[in-house]
Amino acid sequence: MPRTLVKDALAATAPRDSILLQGWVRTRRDAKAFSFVELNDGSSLKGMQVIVDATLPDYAAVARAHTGASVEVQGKLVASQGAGQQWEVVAGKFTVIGEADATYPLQKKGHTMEFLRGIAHLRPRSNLFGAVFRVRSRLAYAVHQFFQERGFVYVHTPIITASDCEGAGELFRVTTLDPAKPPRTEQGGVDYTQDFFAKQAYLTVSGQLEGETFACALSNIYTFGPTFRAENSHTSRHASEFWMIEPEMAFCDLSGDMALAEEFVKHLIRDARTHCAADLEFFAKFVDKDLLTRLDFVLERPFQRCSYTDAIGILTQSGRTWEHPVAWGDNLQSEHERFLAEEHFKCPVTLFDYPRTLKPFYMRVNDDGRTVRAMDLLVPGIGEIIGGSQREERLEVLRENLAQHHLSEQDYWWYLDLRRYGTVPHAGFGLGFERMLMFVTGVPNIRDVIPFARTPGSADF
RNA sequence: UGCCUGGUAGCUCAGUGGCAGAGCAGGUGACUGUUAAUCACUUGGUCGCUGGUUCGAUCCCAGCCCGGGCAGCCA
Repeated sequence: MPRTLVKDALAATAPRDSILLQGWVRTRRDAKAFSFVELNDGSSLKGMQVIVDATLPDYAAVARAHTGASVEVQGKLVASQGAGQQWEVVAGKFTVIGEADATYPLQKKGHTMEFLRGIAHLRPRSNLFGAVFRVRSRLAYAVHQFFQERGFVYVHTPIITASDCEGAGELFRVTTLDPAKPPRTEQGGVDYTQDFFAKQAYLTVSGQLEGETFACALSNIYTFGPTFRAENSHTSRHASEFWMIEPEMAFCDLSGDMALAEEFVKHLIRDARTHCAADLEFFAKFVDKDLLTRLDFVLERPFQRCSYTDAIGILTQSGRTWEHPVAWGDNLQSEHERFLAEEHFKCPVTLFDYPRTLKPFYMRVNDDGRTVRAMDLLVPGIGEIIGGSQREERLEVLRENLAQHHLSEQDYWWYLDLRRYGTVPHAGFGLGFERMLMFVTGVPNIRDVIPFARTPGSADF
């Protein structure tokens, strides 16, 4: 008999004389003449109630079916006599596949997120994490769906990169040299010409530059893959390894970029609302009471757009006293971004046209000469979820920018070639997949929306 | 990296310079349908580690280890 997933059994429209379910025991309630076993196989938040009658030859096995045990049930799917569920399974055969004794750490109630992080190998069996990772899977699918439906080409940009100059953040080194006694140059430094790639190599912090080369050939592309930052960040929204989505569009300016970002974020929210309804309701009940109203509010309203310069004006005229002073030319601090998204606009807001000095060399310089076509999408509760820009497509301006950032043209010869041969205006952005998941689920810590979090000092499992 | 905070039973936590506590989980029994079932009884402890003060330290002090939060950096 083929296995039926709990999700499908729960969606049945008629009773069935025989059904096979396999999964893990969530809880058991014993009465005198029978036991209720709640079986969950991860296919849905809700489990299937199984009734095992004490007269069954297999009934002795029920005593070994503690929370966490894996079991197999053959029986009948019938309308439930009880109130809490439409269907239940009356067992004809009940087998314990693998026992779980009293040391099984997951219980029916009262675990902290910190404790569950310590058992990352078991936490997907909990209601909350089962829901998080079903949503994660669904949204990954929705990412591809969104771009594929719009004719974007999925590009696999490299994970190992030899250019230490991608601009963003600290890099993890990739080497096969013996750290105890690396080969030395005559000057005494490490001789990386003898390393695996014959030069210094790192894990990527962004696929953008490589993505641009493909956009300047296939027009609209996107990447979706792991990204690595060696920053010593201890916050609820930073991880050393995370997944990023980076679309890049040829013949596109910043306003087209901002429009795509908004459409994309809304698509992901709408998809989760439609396809993960039960899981989102669970988050709304146990994680964030306002989750569904906030998601719906975001879907219904256009995102606000505000230039950096106007944002500075709003902040200085807010009457607030800021811990960090507000001044044109300085980075906006967390408290400023939070004020804009959570109190002033009270909805996602895209800030654009940042001071040139704050941003990387590849962003397109505006006619005023002092701002660049950059944009950040801020959402309430999380802050920056997207960062993007229109790229500098003019060769001479780009070379000037490289010089200003003290970067060598030799290192970027292929990037400059894009501007030498058939250059086009183009733009793109990066969306932090885990930050999007935090927003959609209401889960407040990035470590709880990634299966096995890597953060400074922690790479277990 | 800076500041703040925590570590007591398998889990969630209370507690005190003088015999270590509760709820849940586990065990035993009761219950004709439960829904985090309920009721009775019950097992379970290196109070993070090391050192110090003290007649006596889980409690006070110092160092260390581990976790968490905020800030910076960013997605």
